[in-house]
Amino acid sequence: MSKKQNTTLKELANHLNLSISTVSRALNNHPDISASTSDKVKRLAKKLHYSPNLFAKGFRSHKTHILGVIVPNISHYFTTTILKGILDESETLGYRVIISESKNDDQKQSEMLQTMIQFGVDGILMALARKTRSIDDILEVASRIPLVLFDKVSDKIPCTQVVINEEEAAYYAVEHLINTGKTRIAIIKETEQSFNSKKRFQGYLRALNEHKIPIDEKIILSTEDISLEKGKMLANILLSLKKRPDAIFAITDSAAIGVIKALHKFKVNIPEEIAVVGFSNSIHSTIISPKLSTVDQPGEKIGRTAIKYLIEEIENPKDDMITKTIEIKTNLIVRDSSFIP
Amino acid sequence: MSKKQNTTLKELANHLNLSISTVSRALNNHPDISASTSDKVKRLAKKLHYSPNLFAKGFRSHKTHILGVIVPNISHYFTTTILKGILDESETLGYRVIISESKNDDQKQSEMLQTMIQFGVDGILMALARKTRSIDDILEVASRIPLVLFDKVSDKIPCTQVVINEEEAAYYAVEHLINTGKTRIAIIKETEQSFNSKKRFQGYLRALNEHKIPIDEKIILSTEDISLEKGKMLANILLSLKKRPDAIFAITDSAAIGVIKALHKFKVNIPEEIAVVGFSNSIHSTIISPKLSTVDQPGEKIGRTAIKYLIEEIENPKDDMITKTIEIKTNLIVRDSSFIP
DNA sequence: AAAATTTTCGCAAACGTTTGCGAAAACGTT
DNA sequence: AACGTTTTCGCAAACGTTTGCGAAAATTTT
Repeated sequence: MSKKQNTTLKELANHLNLSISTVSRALNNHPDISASTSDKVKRLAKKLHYSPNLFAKGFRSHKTHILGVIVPNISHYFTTTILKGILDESETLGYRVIISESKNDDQKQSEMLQTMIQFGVDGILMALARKTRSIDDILEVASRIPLVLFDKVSDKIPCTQVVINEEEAAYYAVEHLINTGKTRIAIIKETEQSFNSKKRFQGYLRALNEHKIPIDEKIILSTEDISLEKGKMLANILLSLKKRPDAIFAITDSAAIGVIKALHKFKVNIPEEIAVVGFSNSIHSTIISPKLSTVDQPGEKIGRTAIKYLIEEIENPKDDMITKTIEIKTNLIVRDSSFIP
Repeated sequence: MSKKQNTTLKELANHLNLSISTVSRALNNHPDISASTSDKVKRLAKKLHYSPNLFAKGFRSHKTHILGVIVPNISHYFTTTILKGILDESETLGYRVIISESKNDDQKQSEMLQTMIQFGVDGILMALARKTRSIDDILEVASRIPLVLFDKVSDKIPCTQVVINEEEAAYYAVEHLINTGKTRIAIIKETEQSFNSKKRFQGYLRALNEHKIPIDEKIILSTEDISLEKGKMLANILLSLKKRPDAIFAITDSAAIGVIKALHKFKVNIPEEIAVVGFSNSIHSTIISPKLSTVDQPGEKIGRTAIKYLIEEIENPKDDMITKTIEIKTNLIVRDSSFIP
């Protein structure tokens, strides 16, 4: 029961009394080969279950048809929806994907880039680790093979970047709250100036400005390492204010859920007294009650378009590295936590 | 800004006036090479950032150091924890991982196995698609390269299989309910006789038997395609019974959450009137209130051990394919949905 | 029917690495 | 100093594929 050997071009050639090169060309539809021999070859190939040794192929052509993907945390639901898109699209386009998890570790991320290069991937798709210091390594990689960033991006890296329209999404979320009659809208964001947090905050500010609602620093709260627990904490702070907000926009679903849990504890009516809106449309958002209003990020689409741009770059290499930003549209999903009939 | 070429053995050899073979042996610590030249080579290699072309290596040695992983759905939290373990462990052991999603599609699964073989993976790790008809394809693969199954397994396939102690876990879950004084314990399971569902049901039966609790078919409910919605539906059925159960054991967290939602709607006190226990310790289990008691499956550990067994088989190939089942211990996590102080 | 052209195919090199075998260099033994 | 050992290294083949170039075969043209 030892492993069977795969059929090779040589075997096919021997069976048909042809040369290896002829067989190869026949299978690749080279015009030099007559239809009759081409047919014969293909028939035998099928019969013998010939499948080309992709390693030999990649070895020779310097193309492996393998892509590298690096994400900070594979367990985030949003990440998995992106991965779904990536896997599906790359498969139909004839590529395979190697996935790694940086765990938001700058150092690890660099190592992974290195070993991916070693493995000869044709291109790399990446969401940056939270604190990425060594842009140098990444630039080095980008100078060798095509690189596309998604979700967690940086304008310091000249390459194509696929993101959602963060600012606009936040704008619509806040505007929605305003439309339901809320006028004192708090925000919970990250202190650390991540791309995402910054953009969403901008959207928040613009919505308030455009609707002539004064901005109150007291209800603009920040935390590093945003999470459910932090959401709870900050909600408690908001509840202890003399002038409580009548709505809370949390930059993250988990924080929003923390907020809801805190409000529950203090018997605050949602959404009548305080409405809540999150961001991400995580799976939790329909588990919690009231169901959470949130911004849906079409993960699969993000993954798909990111892969498309990457493969486009691989197959039509351009010499100039240029920053190109593609924005994917989001959808505000209004549920019970902010809906007043 | 065109791509830089990688350093090769040949370049090193030229720089040092040595032959390629000597350089190769020096880097691989071959005893034939003197310490002095070995040193020189290694120093230059480091200086020139030499890294072996893994494709050439794999091409020659028929070892790619790439493993294939197939899962039904990459978005399930439990799956991602397994993947975490797989990625981490394989990385430290010097392997890379290609992941594919079968979407519980029998057909797709076969195709994926095929292309993975084509890509020359050294071994395959797989959780079976829900309905897997064509065992033949899988056996074919198993005859070519090492195969290890995890989570969704089948005793029809002779290979090593890594699972949790399903039966025992269910037993302890039900016993826990009995210990809190419950005597009329319903179960929600799958009609389709999946390995997991079957085992968990066996544990349920054994717990009741060993505690001399009569078994009542009326509160043994099944559904195919178990889900949150189905959990709700079946809970409604249980509530309409003349003699309601005083506890519900759902074979799946999502179903358990459905149950809780249904109980909420009918203002049933949890756990006083009806206790609920789930299975999986999904992320939802602490979001729902009351927090769900459930069986924690150590996903990372499952992934780690599965990878270890696979690599062991790759590096020490045995000719006989034999079914070996490794059971990973689970933990019952008691939370508010079943805890009566 | 010979020449010119086109079609069809084979030879051989190349991709980067490992490895069996043989040869040169260094060493030790008489 | 001549020989036998051991140490150290290079030659060349091999892995499976693609491809430029040249040659043979088939076809068309004169």
